[in-house]
Amino acid sequence: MPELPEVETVVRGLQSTIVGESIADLEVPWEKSLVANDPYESIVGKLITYVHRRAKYIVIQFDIGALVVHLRMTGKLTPVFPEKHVTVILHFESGRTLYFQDTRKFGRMEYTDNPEELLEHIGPEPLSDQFTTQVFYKMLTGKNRLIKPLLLDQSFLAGLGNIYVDEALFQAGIQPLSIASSIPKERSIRLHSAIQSILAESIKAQGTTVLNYSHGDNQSGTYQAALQVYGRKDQPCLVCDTPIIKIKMGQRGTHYCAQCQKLYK
DNA sequence: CGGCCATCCTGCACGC
DNA sequence: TGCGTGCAGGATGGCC
Repeated sequence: MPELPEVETVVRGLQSTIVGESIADLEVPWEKSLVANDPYESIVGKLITYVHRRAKYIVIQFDIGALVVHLRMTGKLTPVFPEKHVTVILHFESGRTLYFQDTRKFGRMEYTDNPEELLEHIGPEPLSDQFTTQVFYKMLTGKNRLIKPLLLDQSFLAGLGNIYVDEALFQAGIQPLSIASSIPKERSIRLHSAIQSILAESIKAQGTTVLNYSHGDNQSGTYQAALQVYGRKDQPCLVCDTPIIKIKMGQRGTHYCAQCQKLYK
């Protein structure tokens, strides 16, 4: 499941492979994966000028307009022909090809003239200079919401998904069922620090590989080796040996150590 | 406002 | 072996 570090890894790969390419042709084997008023007219003939990431979105910027891509759970962008589940194909003038492969077909590519407008509802980037401990504490105060769903809310904070939220809350010693506004300042600083260090470390490791997720050309990230609670149901906590608990919050599997993580109500 | 549920999809791990 | 069931989940939209 690509979260911020996995998407960042994909974007870095694309920056060195598709910038400067022009789109010669387009195929859409799965219509719902490409959102555009007139796909062929919007995309074919465009030049890719740069690629960047915003939250979990990949923005493929054209000379005019952009393709905004969300991989959701199983989406991949690959130059290598995948046998199955190809949803969109971009053919370049160079003769090379980029395949959007997406097993569960939740991922989307959307053409837009104005990508900033499309993404304006997204919250701050957790690795930006603007996201300070002070700013984060202010964001939490007054939020009468459970901390886990709040951190998953992309309009609150960009880029975190189910895995890294569980990891960050463990590292900060906060139970996922805690109320955001009840978290003391000292703990919010730990949470801020946990979010930043986990994301930075995972980017260094080129992300986490779980289930069938891989990026680029069949490579895999290695951050899964560093996971402390995610996927460790009933296994001993790495700090205190208490078995890790797994509950459901919303529809998300949620892992935590009831001993190490404090509940703020 | 906030929490919960269904929706979209397929593959895989179960139990019988 | 094979079939049915449940689970995995990001974002959105509807409901209470």
